[in-house]
Amino acid sequence: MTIYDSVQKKKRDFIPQVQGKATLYVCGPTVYDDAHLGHAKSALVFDLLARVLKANGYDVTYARNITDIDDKIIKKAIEQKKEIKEITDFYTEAFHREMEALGVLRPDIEPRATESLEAMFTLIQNLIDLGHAYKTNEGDVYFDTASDGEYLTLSRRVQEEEEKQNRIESSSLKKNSADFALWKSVKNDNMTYESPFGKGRPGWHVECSAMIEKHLANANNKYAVDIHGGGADLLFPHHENEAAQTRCATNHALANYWMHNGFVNINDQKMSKSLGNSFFLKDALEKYDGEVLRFYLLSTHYRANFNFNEEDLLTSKKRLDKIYRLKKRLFGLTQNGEKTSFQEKLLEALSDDLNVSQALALIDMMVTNANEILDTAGKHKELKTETLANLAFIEKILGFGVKNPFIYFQFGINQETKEKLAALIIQRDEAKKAKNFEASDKIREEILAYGVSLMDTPQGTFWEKV
RNA sequence: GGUGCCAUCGCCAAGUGGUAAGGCCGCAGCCUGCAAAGCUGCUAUCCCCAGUUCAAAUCUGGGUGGCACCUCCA
Repeated sequence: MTIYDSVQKKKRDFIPQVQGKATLYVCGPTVYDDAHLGHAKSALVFDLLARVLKANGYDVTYARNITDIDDKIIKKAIEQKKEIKEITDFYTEAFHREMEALGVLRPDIEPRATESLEAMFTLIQNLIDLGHAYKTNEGDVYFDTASDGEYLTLSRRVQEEEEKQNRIESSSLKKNSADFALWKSVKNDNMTYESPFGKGRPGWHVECSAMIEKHLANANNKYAVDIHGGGADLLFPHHENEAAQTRCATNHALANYWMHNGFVNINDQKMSKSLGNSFFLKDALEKYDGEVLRFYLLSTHYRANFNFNEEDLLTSKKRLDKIYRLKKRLFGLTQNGEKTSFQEKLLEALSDDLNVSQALALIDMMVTNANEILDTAGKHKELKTETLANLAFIEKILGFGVKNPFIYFQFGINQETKEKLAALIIQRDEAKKAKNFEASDKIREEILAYGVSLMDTPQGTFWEKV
């Protein structure tokens, strides 16, 4: 398969360091607030990547961290007069719940900063011993960017420009304005951790490097992991700094392939906390089926910026609906895991740097073709088993169509309404039988007011939430 | 100011040298009591200019217009 490497800026064939195995590390959320659509996009992209790697036969080890040490968490804990753990547990659970609703599979490893402190100490100590980090007389430990000859090669920035930008706010205690904290000394504050460098907190960048060493890296390999991923904004400074730490503290580079997903905008506007237009996942999930969000957020190539808007989302829903309607037509039949050329082509498309658009085009054509044949008279035994196997493959690799198709079309309809609909449908059937079409159409109008449309089929009348 | 990305039908969106995928919307039809669903058919020469080439949406140069990062951020 091929992967676009955002550092080399080209598509590269994916060749893992250890044949048949793939290691993947993705920067996960800082659990101090609800996850927004951007978190969802990133999680979905790398969930898909892990699935595609597996489908290509790789034994995948996927790690996504949870940052549970952070100034914003502490700030919130103080504001709400709560324990840090209470805050981080709450948002971690919410994150897991929301990811599940999106059909995002749990990574193999989910390291937390609080559980990785020893690994951070080791890494920081190595950097100090090797002359790549220094302690200030205030007790902070900084990474010495000047000691790393390859600093800024990842994001290809120009040192002087960075300095120009940083000069104003640079601390006099830092040797170089670009130097970043590995350990922040904290005094008069009980929310600190003991370390060989004194009481304080780790810097943000150090946790990823440390976790990767602890959970994924093999000392003999050239790279700590095969693939490192995250949002486009993380390339600089976060990933630049991670890469610098790892290359200076260990004898290997951090990652062979770097992948960065594009940003999610809301109605052409950047989503940001300061603009107050963050679209929280929990709110979106109340309005839309998680799988519709999954389909929509994955429908555009992962590297492109994504402009979230309701109109496009509903277009995506219609596309997903078609998969589910085909599932309805074949409901109750079991699949036998048959391999088809459709599946080969689908995997091929996704293996080309996650070309989801191509994959969706293939799916649409497969669905149309299956419907067309099912529309014509015949027993279609072969087509049915083949189609069922294809749908199962789509479920597995893309996570589309995983629900019971009848339940899928009931999203947002409560039990009371369901009973009411059932009663109205019986009334309408009676009117239809009596050829009282005026009455039956009136009932249909009434049902439509619930946002529900009816479908008369030889098997009876079915309803769907529009 | 520095670094980088992008510009394809009304809308969303693939395609990165060989003559424009797919979806939504729209129109016409089949099916239907009528619908819905499903199916069939129809709809673009790729922001502008110049160049390279037998051949360019795809490469090069120059415009124009969007956008991102450079500060915590997926």
